[in-house]
Amino acid sequence: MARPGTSSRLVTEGARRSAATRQVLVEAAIESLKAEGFAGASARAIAGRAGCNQALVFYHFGSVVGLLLAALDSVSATRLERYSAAVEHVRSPKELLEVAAAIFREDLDAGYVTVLAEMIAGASSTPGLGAEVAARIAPWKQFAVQVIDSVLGGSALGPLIPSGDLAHGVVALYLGLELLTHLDGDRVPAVSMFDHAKQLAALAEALGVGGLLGATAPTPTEAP
Amino acid sequence: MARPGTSSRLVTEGARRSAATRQVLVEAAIESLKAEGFAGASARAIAGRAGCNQALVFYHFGSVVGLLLAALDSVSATRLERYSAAVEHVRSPKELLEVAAAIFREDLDAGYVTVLAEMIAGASSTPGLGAEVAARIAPWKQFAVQVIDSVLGGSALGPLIPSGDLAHGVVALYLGLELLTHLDGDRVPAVSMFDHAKQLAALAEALGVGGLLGATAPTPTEAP
DNA sequence: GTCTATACTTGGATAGAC
DNA sequence: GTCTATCCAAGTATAGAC
Repeated sequence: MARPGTSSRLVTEGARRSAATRQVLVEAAIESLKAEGFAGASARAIAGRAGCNQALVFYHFGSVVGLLLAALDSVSATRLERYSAAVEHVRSPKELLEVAAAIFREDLDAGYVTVLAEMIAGASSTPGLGAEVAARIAPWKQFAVQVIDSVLGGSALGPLIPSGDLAHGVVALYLGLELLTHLDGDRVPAVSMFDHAKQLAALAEALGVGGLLGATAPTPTEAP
Repeated sequence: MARPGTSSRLVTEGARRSAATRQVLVEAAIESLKAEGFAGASARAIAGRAGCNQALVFYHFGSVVGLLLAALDSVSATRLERYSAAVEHVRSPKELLEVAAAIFREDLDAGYVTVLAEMIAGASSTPGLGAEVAARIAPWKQFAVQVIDSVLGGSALGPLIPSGDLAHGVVALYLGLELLTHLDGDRVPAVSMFDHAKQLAALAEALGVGGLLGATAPTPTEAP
C-alpha cells in the first residue's frame, strides 16, 4: 500500500503537472487547427501557443499527429456531450431544427467543427491518419442516427427516410457549412439557411404534413 | 509586324512548349491535391508527378500556391462547363435531382471536388489565400442559384425558399460529402443518399405536392 | 525554357543537461 | 517533467549553366 508520505506526494505532484501540460498542449493544438489549419499546425506553432517547449509535444504525444488526434478526441467528447444534453427534451422535427440552429451557431462561433474539417482534409497527407480520423467521426454520425430515429422513428415518414443516409448528409452539411463560413468569415448565409429551414418546418407542421411527421410519437412497440 | 519567318516560328515553338509544361504541371497539381491533400502538395511532389523539374513550378507560377490556384481554376472551369451542359434541359426538381446524382457520381469518382475542399481547408494556413479561394468558389454558388431559380422560380415554392441560402447549403453539402467519401473511400453512403432523395422527389411529385413544385413552369412575365 | 546546384528556412524528432 | 541544443529531412526559392 502507498503511504501518504513524501514519495506518494511527489508522484502525485508529477502526475498533476504532466496532466496540466497535456491539457494546455491539447488546447493549443485546437487553437492552432482553428487558426492555421492542419498544414500550419506544427509542433513549434502549437508549443508557442501553449507557452511551453516544442519537445514536450513528442514527450507526451509521441508525434505531432498524435497530439492532433488527442485534440480531435477532446473536441469530439466535449461537443457530443453538449449535443446530447441539448436534444434531450426534443420531440418534434421543428424543435430539433431549433435546437440544431442554436447549437450550430455555437459551433460556428467557437470553431469546433473546423478542427474536424481540418483533420479530415489533412488526413490525405499522412498515411494511416484517414482511418484514425474516420474512427473518431463515427460517433458523430451514430449520434445523428440516434436523434433522427427518435424524432422521426414513430412517424409515417420514418420508413421513407433511412436515418443512416440522412445522418450522413447532416454531418456532411455541417462540415461543409463550417468550411465555407471559415473561409470568408461570413456566417450570415449559414445562419440564414438555418432560419429558413426552421420556418419551413414550422410551415409544414402547420399544414397537413403535421400528421405525416407525427409531432408526438410514443414508443410504437409499447401498445400490444 | 512579325514576319512569318524563323524568329516567329521559334517564338511560337517556345510558347507551345511553355503552354504544354504549364498544362502538365496543372494536371499534376490536381492529382497531388487529390492524393496527398493541400499539406502534401509540395513543389517537389507535384513536379515529380509531372515528370519535370521542381524549379519550373516557380518559373511558370511564381509559387506553389500560385500553381495550386491555377489548378483550382482549371477544375472549376471544367466542371462548371460540364454542369451547365448537364442541366440545360432540366425542367422539374425531380429531373434536377437525377442529373445532380449522376454528376455527383462523376465528381466523386474523378475527385474533382476534393481539389476544392483541400484548397478551402488549406487556405487557413496561408495568409491571403482565403480570399483567392473564396473568389473562385463564388461561380459555383452563382451557378447553383441560377439553376435553383430556373427550376423553382415559377413555382409556388419559389418565394418560400430563398435560392441564395439553398445554393449555399447545396455547395456546402457537396463539399462535405466529398470530404467524408474521400476519408474512408466508401462512396456508398453518399450515393445511397442521392438515390433516396430522388425517390422522395418522385413521391412528392406523384402526390399533390406536384402542383406546388410546378413541374412545367413557363416564364410568368410573358403573359400580359 | 529547362535543368543542376545551392542557399535558406522550417519542421520533425532525439539526446542530454537540469 | 521540462528545457536547451542539435541533427536531419523536406520544402521554398533563386542563380546560373545549357
